[in-house]
Amino acid sequence: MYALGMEASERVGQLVEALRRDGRVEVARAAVELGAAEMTIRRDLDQLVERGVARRVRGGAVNLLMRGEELPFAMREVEAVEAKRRIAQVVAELIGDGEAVALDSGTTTLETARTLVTRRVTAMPLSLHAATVLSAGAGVRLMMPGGECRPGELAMVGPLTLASIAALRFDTAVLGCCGVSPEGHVMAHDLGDAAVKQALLTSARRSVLALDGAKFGRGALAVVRELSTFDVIVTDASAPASVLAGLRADGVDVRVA
Amino acid sequence: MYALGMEASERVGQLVEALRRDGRVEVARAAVELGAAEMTIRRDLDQLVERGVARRVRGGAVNLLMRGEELPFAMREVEAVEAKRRIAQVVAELIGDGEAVALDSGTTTLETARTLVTRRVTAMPLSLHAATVLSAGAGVRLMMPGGECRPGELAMVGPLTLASIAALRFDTAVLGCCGVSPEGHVMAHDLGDAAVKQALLTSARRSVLALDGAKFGRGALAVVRELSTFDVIVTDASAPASVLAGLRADGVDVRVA
DNA sequence: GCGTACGAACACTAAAAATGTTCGAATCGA
DNA sequence: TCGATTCGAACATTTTTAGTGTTCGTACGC
Repeated sequence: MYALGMEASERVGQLVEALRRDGRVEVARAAVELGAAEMTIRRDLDQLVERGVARRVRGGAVNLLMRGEELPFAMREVEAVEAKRRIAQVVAELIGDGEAVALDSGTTTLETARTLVTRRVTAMPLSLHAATVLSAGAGVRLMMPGGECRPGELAMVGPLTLASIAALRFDTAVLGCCGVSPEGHVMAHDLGDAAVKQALLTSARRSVLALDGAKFGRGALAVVRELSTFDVIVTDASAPASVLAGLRADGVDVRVA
Repeated sequence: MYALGMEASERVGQLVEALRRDGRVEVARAAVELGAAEMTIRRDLDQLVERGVARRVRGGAVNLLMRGEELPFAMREVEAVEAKRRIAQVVAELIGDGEAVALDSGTTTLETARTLVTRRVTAMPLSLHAATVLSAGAGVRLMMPGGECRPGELAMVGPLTLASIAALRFDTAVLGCCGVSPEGHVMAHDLGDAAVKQALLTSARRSVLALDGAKFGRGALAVVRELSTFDVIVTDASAPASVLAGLRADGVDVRVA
């Protein structure tokens, strides 16, 4: 009598949601509500602890993330996969054969890497995740920027990264971002990340921003650049129409995947 | 009636051996001799084609590698795994906690990365394979050199790589090599690779060379440096004793794993 | 044109991952 | 200290996945 339990990642997602909503979850309660054994819930919570999302307490776990703080990469990677894939598809279609592309770190751009891997391009990914994906591509000429590799996200940052980017010129830079401020600024997690994004924009002939609709109005620490200065913006149908209309009026090529 | 077929990698290895010996293999014959279905042999050959080792012809496949040419990375990766693991273990024991280590590309050094991943070190791998392994280490501070990423080996080469290395100083550089000439020169596949190895040696306080015994007397194109100038050399019991004795006389710390 | 090799599609097996269960030890609160 | 509860190791079970074998229609080379 094994119930058709929901998939593992979905269950973990529910636990994260409950953590953010209530600040804590109880093992016994969660086991009943999610239709899983208590042992399974404990193992799920172990994962969250390992990823720094929660701290274990007797009977359950409590939230560790600050309000508004971003989820670790491994958790974001399984969220809204379908939307990201559609966006990535549109972005990939913007890239011509043989182009030199710089690929920012993040989950949407990682999905773009998965699309580009079958293509013939020169690619420089800003994260090890994307690099691993692209390294399997027979037609991909792979370049890596130097620098420090941040845990989890596996994004390259630091002076070496900036120097590597400055030494090259790309046809297209595909950026992701963690949010767009209400004032229309593209935002990054921190200054190091913002510096890398700015360097990418400086070294690329054309700039493409890939972001799902949920990013609009979500603030963050560091300003990268004004949204309206991008050449192309690819998003999905959940993006606020008024913002998109404004961008189009500014001459931005806005595409809804 | 499923025979306890030999392991897949072993079967592919036999096919490669036959290819190098006879220049070609036949599907029907190989299926009988290796005790596998023809379809399985075909699938194996597909792999070899994908890796550039063979070309498919009707009824079988023919060799594509030149005499003496090195096997692709994915093939070497499964050869002499035990010896490599032992060597890697000894190399890892040479590394102190918190040290900054540069890790050359290659299969032996990749095994070293697998050993180091549980340690607390700063590591800069010269190949994406090792980078992927090390990125899983909670205690590993990971740096990447910039540069072009060669297919297969996924080794970083080029001016950006040299510049990245030159910007840093390591406590230890762990090098691999593709052969040691009869005159006692450590050799590399090509000039680009040799340049990277030389840069590593320049930027490191201590140099460690990891090589299995089969490398001795095997020539290659590009000279890296004299064998006797390394601080530590880690090899296995199949290395020629006379060479090792000579190195010890020169003051090299020779370890046999 | 004939026989052979090919490869897609499906069946089967084995190995691995995920989940559930049991039970003794550890922890908490009274 | 005692009782109740939670924990997690060890094992059982299930599901998934990767690998292999088989069949059969198609295409290819001689």
